[in-house]
Amino acid sequence: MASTRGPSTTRILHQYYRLMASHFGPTLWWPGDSPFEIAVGAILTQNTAWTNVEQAIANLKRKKLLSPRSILKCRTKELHAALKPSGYFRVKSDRLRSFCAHLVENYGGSMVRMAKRPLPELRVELLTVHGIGPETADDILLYACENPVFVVDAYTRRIFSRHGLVDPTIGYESLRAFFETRLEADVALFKDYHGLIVWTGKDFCRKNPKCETCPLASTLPKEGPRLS
DNA sequence: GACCAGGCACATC
DNA sequence: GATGTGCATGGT
Repeated sequence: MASTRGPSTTRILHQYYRLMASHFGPTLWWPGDSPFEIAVGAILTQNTAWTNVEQAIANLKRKKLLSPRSILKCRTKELHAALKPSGYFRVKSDRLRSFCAHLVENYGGSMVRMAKRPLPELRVELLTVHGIGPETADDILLYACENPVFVVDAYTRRIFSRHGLVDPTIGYESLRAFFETRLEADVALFKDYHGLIVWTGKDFCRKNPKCETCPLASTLPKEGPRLS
């Protein structure tokens, strides 16, 4: 199925945003006290529930490990122990260190300095870091570096394909372009829109998969995809 | 006790 | 290029 195009889809995307926003209110997404903490959360939440990530970040804070240099300096065993609640602790320990090494080597450990790089270059650069894929890069670009990038995740694909707006097999970049070409490039809008998708996904796709009480229920096609 | 979660890298075909 | 697999914990 081809994606729908034109102003009508733009209106639909704004309608979805209004429906979710009026249900949940402002999300103030992403949780985190600093750009670096946001980047750490983005890596730790890969294929993992946020509740588990919170525990790992609390461990890092308690052990005073929530800085690029302290993560690079500390013993592997200690980092593993801190990351354990978030799962995949061996993998994530390596990925976190790769990101920290990149940050220290190229920006003196400063997220602010990194955020000053132009968006297209920074995105390509982040994707070269081991353990940073498209979604993690875009989380960092939008929430930690304040760039107008639309973050796509499993919930985005699930919700918008279920509603017949995109093909369920659509690739990451195509789905990102679907939103970015139809919405104004507004950092606050993109932040809140993604947050609302996550909240909708958690509260309804998972807990109430029949969609009856979902804020988007009124727009759900009754018999499969209907928009072409 | 099975199943799932806001991915990613790597191997194989 | 597409598909399959390993990685690990905590909540439901």
